[in-house]
Amino acid sequence: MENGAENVRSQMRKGVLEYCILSILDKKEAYASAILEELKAANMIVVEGTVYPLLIRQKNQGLLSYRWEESTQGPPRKYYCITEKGRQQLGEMDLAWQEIVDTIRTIKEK
Amino acid sequence: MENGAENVRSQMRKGVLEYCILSILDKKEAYASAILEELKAANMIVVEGTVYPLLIRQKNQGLLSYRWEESTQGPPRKYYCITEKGRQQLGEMDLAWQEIVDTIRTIKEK
DNA sequence: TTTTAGTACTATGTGTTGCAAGGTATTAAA
DNA sequence: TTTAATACCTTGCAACACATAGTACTAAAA
Repeated sequence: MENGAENVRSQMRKGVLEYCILSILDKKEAYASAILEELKAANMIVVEGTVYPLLIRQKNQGLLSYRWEESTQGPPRKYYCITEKGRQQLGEMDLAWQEIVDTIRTIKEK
Repeated sequence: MENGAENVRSQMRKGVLEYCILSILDKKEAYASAILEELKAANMIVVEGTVYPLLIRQKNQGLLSYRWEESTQGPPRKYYCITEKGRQQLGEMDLAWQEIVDTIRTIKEK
């Protein structure tokens, strides 16, 4: 049971993380560790235990597909790729995100 | 198990709603129904069953206080008011929100 | 060969949040 | 007395992020 600045961020991430991942995969296919890297580079701190289940969820919803690819170092990699359905979902998320940003601005500027 | 554009919005609201309410009460004290009205006016659709527990939670965390006030029409109203601790929390949320907005922009613009 | 380290993916249980649905209490008008 | 309007509250549920732990494959060191 506790707060702190980190919990605030954790709660705000909900729903947004899924949006981030679809956006990343909309640019190019990638495997989980690379996605994690890009999220960290963009200052969105998350951990493996969060990203992997999310990818599986999105794949089960038909938003993503994947293919295996051998790696010279370590086990094979699961390259994820956005589907047509995923692109539609991403379009809705773009709208929803813009709405929320506008909402906050409206409330703040009064 | 469900999708739809509304679910997308519902998920993105998580954590943000708390931020909205603190922001509203930072401007002036208000009772729950009035807060609901302002949220709807700002295009943030929520329902009573979401707002009331949230106000109680924030009050229990010491972010809000309240006082009762008689109404000429209908039952008495519970006017909520932000506390000093609530203002500190709001400050952290301002930062967290700005960070997330920047993160999305970073991912999107690449 | 066996062990160690590094990389990649998976599974389980917990706490927080938003929501649907329904309920209680007060006041004024029909 | 009944109805409608206003205001507040409760319960049970699903989705999400996270901590923690575990599996599997590869290559280099012992």
